[in-house]
Amino acid sequence: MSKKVRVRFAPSPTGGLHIGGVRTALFNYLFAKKHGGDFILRIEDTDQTRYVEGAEDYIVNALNWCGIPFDEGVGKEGKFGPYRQSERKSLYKQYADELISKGKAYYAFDTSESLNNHRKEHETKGKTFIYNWHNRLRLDNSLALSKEETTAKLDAGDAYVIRFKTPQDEKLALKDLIRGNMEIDTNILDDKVLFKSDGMPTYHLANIVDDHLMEISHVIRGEEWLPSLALHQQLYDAFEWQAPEFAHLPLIMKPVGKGKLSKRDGDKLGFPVFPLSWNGSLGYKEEGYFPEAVVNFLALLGWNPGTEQEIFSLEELVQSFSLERVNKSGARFDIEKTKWYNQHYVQQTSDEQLANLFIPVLEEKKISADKLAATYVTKVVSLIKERAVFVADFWNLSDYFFVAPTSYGEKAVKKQWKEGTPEILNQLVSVIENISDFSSNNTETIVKQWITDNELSFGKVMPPLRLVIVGDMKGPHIFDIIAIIGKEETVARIKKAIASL
RNA sequence: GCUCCAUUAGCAUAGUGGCUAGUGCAUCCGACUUUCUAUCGGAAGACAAGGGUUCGAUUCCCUUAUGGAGUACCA
Repeated sequence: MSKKVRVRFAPSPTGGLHIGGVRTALFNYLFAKKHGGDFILRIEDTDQTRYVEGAEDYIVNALNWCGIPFDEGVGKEGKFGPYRQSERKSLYKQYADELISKGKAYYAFDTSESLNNHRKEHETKGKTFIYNWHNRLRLDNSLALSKEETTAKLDAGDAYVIRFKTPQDEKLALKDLIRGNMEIDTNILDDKVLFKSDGMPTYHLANIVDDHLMEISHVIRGEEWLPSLALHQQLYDAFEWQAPEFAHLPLIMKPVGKGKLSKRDGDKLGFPVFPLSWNGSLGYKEEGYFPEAVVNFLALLGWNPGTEQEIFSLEELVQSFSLERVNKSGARFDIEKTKWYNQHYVQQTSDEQLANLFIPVLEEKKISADKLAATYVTKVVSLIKERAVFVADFWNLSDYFFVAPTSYGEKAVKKQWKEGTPEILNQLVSVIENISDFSSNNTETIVKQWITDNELSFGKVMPPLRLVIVGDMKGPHIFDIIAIIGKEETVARIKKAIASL
């Protein structure tokens, strides 16, 4: 109870962090902050063959972009460092030795080839090869060998691993904060390798040792670790350490089909799986998502507040979060919902801020300087943002505010451009030229008055007007548009259309 | 195969031993804007199956089915 909450996110630097990992980090972060605790980043790079250059920086950058920075970890050394397992290498051997001297672990000299053969053999018989109590005495290890034989092998420099000696006929009571209590029979467990022949610990050993040394209070990780919980619990018991609390998060599933979300799904289905771009796959950032939206949708993937609230700021998430409300079953990823979240955040962002994000896009399009003024862009944004999901949508929704249409929608022309249209628009031009107060409301009143006075139908005037101003049948209220582009430009566009259509 | 976990509409989920099972996304229909991919309003749509326990079960128990994870000197 009195123990300080310390949680860790412990990814392996084998590639870009995908959103499943980001969500695990997020839940750890939320839990830590909710309880005034620390959020630690530890790099689990015990498998040197899978190390990928740049992955570690990527993880740090991704966390920062999401706004969930760690308190302690690589580059932010606290008193529990180093935070990279490869730099802690010298630490682990003594713990493996301790287990051996306690009789909780043993040396094994079996080669991977012989083990693979055993597995294959069992498979052809429809069985599973398990290295444990029922066959360990028939295999090549210090339990089957005499003390002398074992030391001889060790002294000769034979390659060995250290395996955990899983006890026989015991029932393990396991506790998970999300799933409740479980019971496991040790007879079905195998003697997992704790220490590899390359001198590195496996995940299991390093994980337990580090969590203990770093005084981790709660282990919050993905469900793929649930089957390992039995081993981990036994390891804590074997060391006579107090185990942290465990919580296993449900997996994030593919949007369609079976199985958990993988890095490949993004490319295949056309949505980002990475927070930032990685190896040619665009990330949420590059696709134009706001980090707030990403955090928000990720939080609701496998967790819910128990109310109908769906929009949460990070602070609100910290307030509302609890492990008890995390779901037990997998959460299917829904890209439409993530877009919905982003659309929401676009609407919440002020017109000024959005204009600032939009101006660089316009500059790239070589828009003339007078239309790049913040006040002008802000006005445009206020009209069109309603239907935008991303800032990147702004250009398509608003190009006609910046450049006159160079072509007109084919279908729209066919439907709206009738024989009498040029004549009507010519008259409209003279009406417009006489308006002095070119505000949206005033222009609208005058034009509508003119239509009724001349017994013209709205359908013969309004749609063609929209067509010549916008270039297609789209956009916000037409009088709002012409008020912004101005009288001169409005007249010019009408004339241009009459001449060219 | 074995072990563990799960199962409310197309998807994500809320909720309850007993009143019309709530919400969001998607869908369909209407309204508005004499444009729309927007907005507003409305509609349709679910407790996996079978067996118990119970006066009564979507809710508790068992079985089956389906889905998921793990089963490496990977994490």
